[in-house]
Amino acid sequence: MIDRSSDRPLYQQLADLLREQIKAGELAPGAFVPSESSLMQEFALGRPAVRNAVSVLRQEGLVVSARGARTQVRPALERSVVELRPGDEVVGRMPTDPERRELGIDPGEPILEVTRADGQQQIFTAGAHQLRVVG
Amino acid sequence: MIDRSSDRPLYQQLADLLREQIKAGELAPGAFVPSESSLMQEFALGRPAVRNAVSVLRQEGLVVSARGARTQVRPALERSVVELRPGDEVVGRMPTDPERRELGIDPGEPILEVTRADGQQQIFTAGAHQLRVVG
DNA sequence: CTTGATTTGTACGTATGTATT
DNA sequence: AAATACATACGTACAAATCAA
Repeated sequence: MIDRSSDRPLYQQLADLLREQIKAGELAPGAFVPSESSLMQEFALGRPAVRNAVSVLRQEGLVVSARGARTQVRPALERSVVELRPGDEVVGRMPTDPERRELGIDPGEPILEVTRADGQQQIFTAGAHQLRVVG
Repeated sequence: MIDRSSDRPLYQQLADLLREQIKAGELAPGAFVPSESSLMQEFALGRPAVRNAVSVLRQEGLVVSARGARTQVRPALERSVVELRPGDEVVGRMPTDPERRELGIDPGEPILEVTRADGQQQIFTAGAHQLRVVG
């Protein structure tokens, strides 16, 4: 599974394996990702490589981790529809850490900044919202 | 500067300091962030704490790092305007690592998925694009 | 309710590789 | 060619939160 002679870093190889399992549904939304110690043992990797691999998936928004609890595959959440109208503008970016804590945003979750035609600005979490243009 | 008795993790404190310098313009776009070893010495921190701090800023899209070169504050790039029309829909998310490599996207850069009224789908890097709704 | 085991987070150190300057 | 700088990867230790007995 892990090829130590490959050019691809070990943690990326592990991240690739887990990502494929998530995409294939073998690790379903809400399912627990194997613990760090399990992964260390199963793939004969050190803790840095394992943590780095899970970190990659967290940054991709595929899993969520919390201290003391098992890491799990992020459940696909329902997206509220936000209506856009002519003159509205949208940019996307990652929130800063203070913003994340203030707004309660998970790591790996971008935000969408909507500037309305009248100048008002709104911020939406990307994972829970879908923008739709209406006439 | 760094308070070891604080509840806030050391790497977060350092990330906070650097982020403030970036926001204040003391670290201007394109400027070099002090090297890891400088930061280790200046703030009496170990390598993991320093690397973790810079990693936070990279995930926020505020700095870009490359092997062998100094980490620098990400220059604000020009945003091409993408026009949205009635019936179009937009969602935002982080790209997976394979997507990032294929499309040449920097870490900490979200993508915007635009689904046109006719069903066609387009992907834009968030940092370089701005969506505008036209009648 | 408390205890103990498990799990992730934080933080230290070290070594080596690789790309840039 | 040499020095610098970041990336990868190993190990260890302790803290803090969760969960199950």
